[in-house]
Amino acid sequence: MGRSATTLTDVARAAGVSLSTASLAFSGAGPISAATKDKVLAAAAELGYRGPDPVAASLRRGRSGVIGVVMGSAVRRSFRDPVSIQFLDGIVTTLAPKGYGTLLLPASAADETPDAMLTHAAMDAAVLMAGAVTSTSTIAALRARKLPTVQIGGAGRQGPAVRARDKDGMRMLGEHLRERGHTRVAVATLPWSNGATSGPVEVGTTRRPAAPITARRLDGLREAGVEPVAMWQCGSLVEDGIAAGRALLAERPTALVGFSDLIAAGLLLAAREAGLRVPEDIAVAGFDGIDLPWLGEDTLTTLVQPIAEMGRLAAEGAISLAVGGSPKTVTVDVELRIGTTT
Amino acid sequence: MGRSATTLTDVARAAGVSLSTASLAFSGAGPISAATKDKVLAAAAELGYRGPDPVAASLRRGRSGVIGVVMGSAVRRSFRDPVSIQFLDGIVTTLAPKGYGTLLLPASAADETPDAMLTHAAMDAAVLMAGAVTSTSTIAALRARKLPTVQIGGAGRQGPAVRARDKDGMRMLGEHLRERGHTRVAVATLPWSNGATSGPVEVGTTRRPAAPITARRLDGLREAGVEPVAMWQCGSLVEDGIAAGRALLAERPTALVGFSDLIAAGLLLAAREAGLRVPEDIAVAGFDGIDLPWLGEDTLTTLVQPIAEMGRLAAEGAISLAVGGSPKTVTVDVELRIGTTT
DNA sequence: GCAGAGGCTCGAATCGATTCGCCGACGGCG
DNA sequence: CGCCGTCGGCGAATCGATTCGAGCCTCTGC
Repeated sequence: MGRSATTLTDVARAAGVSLSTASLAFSGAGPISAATKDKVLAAAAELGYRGPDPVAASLRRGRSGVIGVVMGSAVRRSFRDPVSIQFLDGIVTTLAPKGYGTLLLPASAADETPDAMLTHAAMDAAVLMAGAVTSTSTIAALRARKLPTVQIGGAGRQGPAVRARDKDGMRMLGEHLRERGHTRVAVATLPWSNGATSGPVEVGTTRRPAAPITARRLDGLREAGVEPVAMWQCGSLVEDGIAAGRALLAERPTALVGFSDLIAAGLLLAAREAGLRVPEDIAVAGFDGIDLPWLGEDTLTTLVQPIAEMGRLAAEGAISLAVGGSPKTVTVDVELRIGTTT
Repeated sequence: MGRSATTLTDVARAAGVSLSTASLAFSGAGPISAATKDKVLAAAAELGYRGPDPVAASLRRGRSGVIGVVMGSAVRRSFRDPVSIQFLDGIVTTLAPKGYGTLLLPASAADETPDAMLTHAAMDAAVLMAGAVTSTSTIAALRARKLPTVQIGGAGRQGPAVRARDKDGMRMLGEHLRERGHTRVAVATLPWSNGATSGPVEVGTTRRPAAPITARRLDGLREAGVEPVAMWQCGSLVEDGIAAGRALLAERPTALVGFSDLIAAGLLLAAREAGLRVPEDIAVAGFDGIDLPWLGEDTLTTLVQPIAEMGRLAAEGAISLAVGGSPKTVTVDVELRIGTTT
């Protein structure tokens, strides 16, 4: 707060009351007569007092009122991902009215030393966005600080988490596709492991992805009896989806499934590009339920996650942690929204 | 930070050194022998000390190391606007490595009382995103705190700002369109005033928009001798752009200009929907230079703002303010990128 | 008129570190 | 052998508020 010349002590002196009384006038946490309060406030205005120093108050109170939000490892990528952004939105809009601040923290990349902020910023608790969980150095840094955290999209193995029943969702989608008679389903998955590069994934193997999200969603499809005829792993980007689509179409699938809506949108564009009619020639489905107003006439068949709601739940969990509570892991349902693409 | 049983005092005692020496071992800001330092660090590890309390350190240092970022009034809208997000991205990625934290603050809506965070959070300086500037209560709250701020996209009238030469850019675009022989240009502008609703704007009037961004961009077009045959004001959303496009096409323009790329994308979709070939039947141009990988074959003619760079400049300005400097307003060039749509 | 009961105010301790000036000891040099 | 410079460690003040128990003053009720 820099050169703040005037402190509460000055105000108290000017108002002719004690420091403690002046404090009460601002915090309102105690009995104080209206007259005295006005006197203090007037003196404060007179002196141009900025209000109680938040840092000093935090020190005394033992809580900073700040919740950290650790974005995915690749900061730039997180900022391009509408799902992360909507999580963030849900978090901020929940925290702000409750008087909590949101501190944005980039997760350190794979094994770099974590940013100073991660280790040195004042926070009462933190929310870990799915993508960030993979960076071991980030987790280690947080644990070293003994900072309570809630994961969003994570497994909830090491503490409270907010997660969606994505396996169930994918099973529903798989069943939907089978009902529609699709047997040749090609899938553009999320990366199989942290830091994997885009490209084909061998099918017919029973290997499970190392990345939990990818694994769960794939499991869901398989539970529905859908065994992909081709797979391609890629990031949640339209570009990657287009590339995946071009590659996957070589296998002549009758349905394309993207593990995110952005990917699915890319698949759809690739299908259109190939001159295929959707859904007559090929079906396309995604995951997330984000707004894609630019798809034109089509609305994507997708599994809708209550994204903002998950952000809200994570924020509430973090607040609970901040005040010493121990929130439980929350699991939310995803809903199959059938659009015009299947 | 809550139950932190162990403090630096405990560590010092355990290590058999004084408090001041223990502090030096962590901060490194003073002469200390390697042996002593190791001894302290070992004692700290032994006790499970989390490191110096950031809040206490901030209080003593007089700086919190946190920069606030005030997002546009309509939080949800800001989070959907890729430009805001990329500003934020540029800001975060600049601040983090320099050891500054980014505190996300939703601006209060029009005339509501500002969120507690705005007035009570610990910050050394703040960045005001363009959209947030309009909310008077937000500005008032910040001013009352005497918090130094840098505006992004603002006028820079009341302090340092980072701005783009958008008028010049629009002039270049106007000239480009005239060179291509366009005389009937319809424009989908940003809102003319804070809180304006979407809809037609009367042309032929000399009225200037109250919103500075809208005004500057329109001025630019006019300087190039482009007088719109029709105008529609709307938010920076694809949906709004589509609606604007449908309405504007009634005037049979030969070119459509959107004041943001999202709007322009909507215009393009509306044009396609109307069966018009782009650019043969109608030209489309935007503003911002964001990635729109889903436009298919087309690449939008647009004015590229160096968005991340502007975020970086704003962040550096904020840091300068935080340490007591007085950064100047920075103005960056926009570049006309000619795509396939004109 | 007095005792009791509230309602306000005030003192003082405390939150956990940073930092500056001072001092002791040790080593080099005359 | 003694003096001075220097390096490293120590004490104490300080950052700016919050908060609780103690005390005072006034009002009420008998």
